[in-house]
Amino acid sequence: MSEKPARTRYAPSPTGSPHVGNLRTALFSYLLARHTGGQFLLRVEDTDQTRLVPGALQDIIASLRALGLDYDEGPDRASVARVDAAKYGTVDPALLPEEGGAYGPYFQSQRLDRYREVVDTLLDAGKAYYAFETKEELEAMRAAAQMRGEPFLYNRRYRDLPLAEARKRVEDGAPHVVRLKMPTEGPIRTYDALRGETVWDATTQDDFIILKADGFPPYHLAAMVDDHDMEITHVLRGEEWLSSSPKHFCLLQALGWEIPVFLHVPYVLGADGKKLSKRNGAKPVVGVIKDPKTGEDIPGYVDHDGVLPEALFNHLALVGWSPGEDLEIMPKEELIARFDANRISRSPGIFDLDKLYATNGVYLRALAPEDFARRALPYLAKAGLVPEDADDAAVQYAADVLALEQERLKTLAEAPQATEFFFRDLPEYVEKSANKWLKPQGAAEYLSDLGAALVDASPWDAQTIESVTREVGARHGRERGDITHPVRVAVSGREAGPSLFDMMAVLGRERVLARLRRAVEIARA
RNA sequence: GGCCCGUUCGUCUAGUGGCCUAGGAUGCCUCCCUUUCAAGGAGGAGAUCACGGGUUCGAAUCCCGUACGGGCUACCA
Repeated sequence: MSEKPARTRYAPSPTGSPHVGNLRTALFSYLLARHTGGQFLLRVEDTDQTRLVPGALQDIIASLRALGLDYDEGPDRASVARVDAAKYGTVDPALLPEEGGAYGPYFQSQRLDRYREVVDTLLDAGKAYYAFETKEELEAMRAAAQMRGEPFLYNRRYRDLPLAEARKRVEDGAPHVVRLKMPTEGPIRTYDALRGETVWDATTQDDFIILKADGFPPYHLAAMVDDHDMEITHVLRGEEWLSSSPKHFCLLQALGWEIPVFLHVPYVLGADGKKLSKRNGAKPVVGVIKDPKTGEDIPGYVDHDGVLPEALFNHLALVGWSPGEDLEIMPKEELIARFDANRISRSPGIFDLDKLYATNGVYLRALAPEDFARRALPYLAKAGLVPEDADDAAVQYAADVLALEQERLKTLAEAPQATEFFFRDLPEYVEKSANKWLKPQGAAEYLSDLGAALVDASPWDAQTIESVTREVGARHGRERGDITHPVRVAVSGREAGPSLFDMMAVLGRERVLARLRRAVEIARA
């Protein structure tokens, strides 16, 4: 790929929330634009007004924001305001730029005049024609062909009808569409940046519709016009568009326009190797959560099991692309610096959650403790462990707790489960653990003595707690694990967790003493 | 059915004719570290490079075919 500034775009239709597959295409486009110092645009392909899903637009914009794929040009407050909120839903204005860019509007539904203009030029030049079959008639023709076991191609009935005559019928109110005159024979050559040239036989191609009966253009026309008008240099899109390439190349040629670089990105599949769906991990990546404390947006929060956006970004970039070296952990800036669209894979990849979580663990551990706490806190709040209106002391306590778990978590979503016992009055004792460490002879006495010794241990820090505990343990003839394990279970209810003495230090004297008392009860029961 | 695209460890991938007895990561297993769990460190198992033919002194890499998977074949994108 040339290193000239590339203008790329992500052009979803607002028919649902984007999933990681869509966003990976957006991410590659973004990376290419940033790598070359070009621009990344967002364009909304809303030419099929019947399939609009309210809220999808908000999800698209929020997802891009969450992942850190900021667009240089795209929907702004004014253009979103013009859109019918009943059909599109509303968009949080905070997510929208004031000024969308010089090539707008970035909603196809707001560019209808331009499409008509282009279609008219094609009509005038004799490169397109009006056709008067209705949808029903076409369906009947298709069904008939299928009955005969023949592939269906439109019969081009109106291709040679004189334009003046056709215009007259149109003026008389005849329902109509406009079709492009495709070559009827010979090879059609298309190019894909990853696959090179593909040669198609013109006889397999249809005179496809470039203007629907409702006056809206279909994708084939709208996308090509917009990509041209918006000076898009590299069209990265899903592999499903590969077989429409002949349409696009012929249209562009009929218009005499420069053909951008087309690059068809392979699919991202679910863990089961099937197309992504809600069942196999294609959760929408909708982001931006409110900080329960300040009420501010925490930008970049990604609702994907508590995966950090920077980790998702990193992981997604490596599904279908690699820098060619044994490098895996690369933050955004490095990804931008190293990205090379030519190295995008041609074969589909599976979105592997295990690997995502591993990457996430690396990012989690690399976070400054305060930052980690800030990002994890909303999860504790959501689980009801920290009140929404927590005071400073409670927030500080939660932060201290989280600091102990930082290197153990793979996702933020695990935080409530991992830290729950810190926030309850008493932990839930895991029966198996209690049986193993609290029930045996001598445990009750040991824990009770330890409680007594801890009453005025001072200062209350990990070091002091450790020496007191070891001393009491030694007095009871215990060593190593026999000293720590009963205490661990007594204090947390379970056998696994953070370093024992740090944990006790954070819990505080009152909680520790109460839990030791409870453990003694259990031991004696 | 027709046309098109794809196929390297379970998974993500490196590999563009000899450096490949195929490298890294993840997951799994073992050991070390250690108060537990993680993390970290050291190892291990795991890919006859979909299959079959060619081309070549030499192929995962080039060519052909087959199989399998996928896409398109809409007045959806």
